[in-house]
Formats: sequence, structure tokens, C-alpha cells
Amino acid sequence: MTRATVNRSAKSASGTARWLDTEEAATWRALAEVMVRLPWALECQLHPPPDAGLSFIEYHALARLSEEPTHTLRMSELAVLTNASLSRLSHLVKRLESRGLVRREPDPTNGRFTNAILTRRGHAKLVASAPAHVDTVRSLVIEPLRPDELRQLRNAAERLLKRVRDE
Amino acid sequence: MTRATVNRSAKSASGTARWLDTEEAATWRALAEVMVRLPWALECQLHPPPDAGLSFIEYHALARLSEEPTHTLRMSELAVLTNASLSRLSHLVKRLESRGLVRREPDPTNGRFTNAILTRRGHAKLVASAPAHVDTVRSLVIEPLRPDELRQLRNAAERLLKRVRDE
DNA sequence: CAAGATTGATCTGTCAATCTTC
DNA sequence: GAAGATTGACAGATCAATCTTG
Repeated sequence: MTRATVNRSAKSASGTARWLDTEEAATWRALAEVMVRLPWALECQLHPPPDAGLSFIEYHALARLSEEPTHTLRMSELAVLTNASLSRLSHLVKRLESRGLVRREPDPTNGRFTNAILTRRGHAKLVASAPAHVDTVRSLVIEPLRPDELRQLRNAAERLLKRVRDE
Repeated sequence: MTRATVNRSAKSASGTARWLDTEEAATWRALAEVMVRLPWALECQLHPPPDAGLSFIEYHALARLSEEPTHTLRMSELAVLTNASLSRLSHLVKRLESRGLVRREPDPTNGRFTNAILTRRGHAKLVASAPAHVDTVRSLVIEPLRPDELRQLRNAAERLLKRVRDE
């Protein structure tokens, strides 16, 4: 893995190694565990046996396509929207295509672009999966928190994102 | 993938599919993006090229071992502490062992258990990696938030964990 | 036979290299 | 030649099956 091109400037201003205090460490541990367990729980819910389900990222790729009036997005746009690399998305869409959930064709306007298009079957699959998935998100993320706590969570998440995005 | 044994009861009480409102959806999107980007940023920082670094879970496995007075934990205990399956941990520790960072031996007390033991080299590797990693965590998670916001984040994370743990 | 641990097949993601279109 | 996209080799995770010890 040579991911290191992505993140460089991740160093504290001082340069000295200041340790986390008890409270900070507890916060970090809780967040780190959420980052492992919550995605896992959602994968489990979307992948019921016998396995004809969707992975988390497959679900969101279909969902993003369905939000477009034309049910179409360029591969590069879809990659950004799903937080995936173009390479990952290409492999992913190839699999979805082989299942008949998505179709690809070159953009008539500009042959460099590839359009990913949600098929009828893909849309049906999404519609069939969405209610249970949304129920799970509601149950795991929304319901456990009061409205003010939800706002606080959103605030914190957006602050962290701002930092992690422009590293 | 047959992860579905893990999560069953993830359904809203009503059973009807209630959609997320705008605010809820924004919260969920922000959290979902954090769950993708933050782990990735940390992997990048721990895996500098040329790649002799540690993955996030490798780092934490070594860290957990180092917290034990004997630098030793049973495989099954370490699996729980790192939120990994025993199978995943077994593959992982085998790789760490081949790099000389960890050593395995059967528990003398009870041959069914395998002890994972941090080696001198493993400890050195951890000590060498820790400052930059902690700096990154501080920069990406601690510094962007005020103390009260940190407390709110911890509170929210722990509430979500309580729900997701006993699904 | 149950608990702890390991193994092998398979699948998905990463990286680097390549192909195509403008 | 650069941008968009794809490909193939490899690394790591999952699942199911297996091995081992008590």
C-alpha cells in the first residue's frame, strides 16, 4: 500500500509528540470503534444470506444514480460521490454490470467519458433494499440520539471532515 | 459474504419504512463520510512509502499488547480488543510474526490457548510509529473540536456504540 | 464434543501500468 | 500529452471447513 501520497501534512504544529489525555483517548477510542462497528453492521444488514444483496458502497452507487433525473452519471463523478477511487469504482461497476444492475456506455458527447446508467433491474433492486436499510440507519444512528445530540454529532462530523478533506 | 448472522433485529419498531428528513440525512451523510475518510487518512499516515509501516489494525494490535505488563495476550482476547474476528487476527498475527514483531506460543497453562507476545522489535516498531500517529489523531480528531464539542462527540459515539454492540 | 485457533478458497480493494479519446 | 477509464497482479478480509486440546 502506498497510500501516503494522499496525506502529508498530518503533523501537530509543535512537532513534539504530545500524548492524548484520558478524556481525549476515551473520545478517540469511542469514535474509532464506531468507525469499525457501524459500517460492519450496515454491511451485514445489506448482505443477507443467501447472498444476493448489496455492499454498502454498491448500495450508495445505485442510490446516487437514482437521484439523477436521467439515472446516469459519469464514472468520474460517481467516484467522487461515493468516495471511491476511479479504479475501485471501475471494478465495482463491472460487477454491478455483470449482475444487470447498471449499464455502461461511452458519453456520445465526449468519448473520453463513460456513463454509468442505472438499469430497470438496478432500480428495482435499490427500491427493494432501501426500506430495510433506512430502518437500520434510523435504528442505529438516529433513534439513539436526541435531536440536540444529533445536531451536535453532525456539527462534530462536519468539522472533522473539513480537516480531513484538505489535508 | 454471509455477515448477516451478526445483525438481525435491525428494524424500526413500527416496521414501516419512514424516510430520513433533510436534517437526519445530512447528519447521516456526514457521519458516513467520516467513517470512510478518517480511517483512510490514518492508514495513509501509518503506511509511508517505502512500505515498511503498519496498518491501522496492526498498530492497534501491537499497542494493545504493549499495554499488558507481560506484553502478552491470548489470541481470542486480542481479537476482542481489536474488534477483529479470530480468523482475521490469526492471518494478521502470522504476518506480524513473519516480520518478527510478534511471537506466538501455546499457553503453558492450557494448550488450547495461543499467546501472542510482543517482541523487542515489535515494541521498538510501535515506539517508533506512535508519536507521528498520535500527532495525526490529534490533528484530525482532537484539534478541530473545542472541549465541549469533544465531550459531545464522545457522548454521541458511546450512545451509538451501545446500540450497535447489542444488536 | 466444545472452545480456541488455524487454514484455504474466494472476493474486494490498491497500486501501477496501460489504453483511449480529445 | 493529458484526462478519463480500465486492467492485472498482489495484499488483505471473509467465510466455511478443519485441526487441536481439554
